[in-house]
Amino acid sequence: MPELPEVETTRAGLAPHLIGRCVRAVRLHRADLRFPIAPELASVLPGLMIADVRRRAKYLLLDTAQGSVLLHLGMSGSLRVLNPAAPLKRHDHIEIDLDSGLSLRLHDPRRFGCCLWQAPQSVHPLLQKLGPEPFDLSFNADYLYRLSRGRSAAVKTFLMDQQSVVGVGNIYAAEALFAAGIDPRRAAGAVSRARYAKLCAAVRMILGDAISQGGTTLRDFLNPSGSPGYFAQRLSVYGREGKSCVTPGCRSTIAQVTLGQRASFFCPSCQR
DNA sequence: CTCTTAACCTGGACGC
DNA sequence: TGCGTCCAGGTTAAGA
Repeated sequence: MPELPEVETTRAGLAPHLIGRCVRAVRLHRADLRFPIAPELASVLPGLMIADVRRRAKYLLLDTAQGSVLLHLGMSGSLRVLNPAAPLKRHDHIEIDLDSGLSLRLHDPRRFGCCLWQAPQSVHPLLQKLGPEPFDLSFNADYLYRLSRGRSAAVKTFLMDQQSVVGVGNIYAAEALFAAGIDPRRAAGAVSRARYAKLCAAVRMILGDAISQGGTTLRDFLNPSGSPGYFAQRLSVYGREGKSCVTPGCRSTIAQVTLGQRASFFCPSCQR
């Protein structure tokens, strides 16, 4: 489910409720997520103050003086801040009670997400092989151009590889390639430097717009307050197979193919 | 190295 | 109503 805009929306929604608060208690209802929930959640976290809430790629970090809670939402995860008296829902796996009287809950039906622990002054192994953040200066046309030389994989697959750039998933890869006018099936190594410049700008624009809309809610994404995101209304190609292209004057219909096992949408006329 | 594929898991939509 | 099939916003392990 969540790509960078949804994770960033979650981070922004959590921060005012978590920063400066102390953890009173932790309740684990189900430990078998993608990885087992880190034992430190129960053994170390209670009593600690959350000093910051950060995002790296699609991961969230809750920093304390003794280490950080490292969260990934997988395909179906979401975090809510609510009254601990609110009834527990099916697939609510973790509850973290705060000294504000509110509680943080991790809900994840498919359990592709994880909740791990990062020791102080260290970088968790899962974060070590990640590419640049899309809003960093190091993510630019030269970088993508050089990295892609000799690559035969589809440019969409290359863009979704978290070692190329982080945060771009299936929805935003489709939208960014449409905005850049690049055929998602094209080999990454056959895309020019000039077109990678367009792609960089498109990724930033699409992600930025999506963040400002609170992310995309297709089925079940909710921010920590329980509200959906509104970027779904702005999607140009994702999920629009058979419908007409939104480009003024274009008379083509949106096509769908499978790339890297993922449904992929594009306009055969606007994207080359 | 790079690339492709299967697998992890649940729920909702759809066809019969 | 029920049952089978397919699909879904992510990631990794294994094999070619």
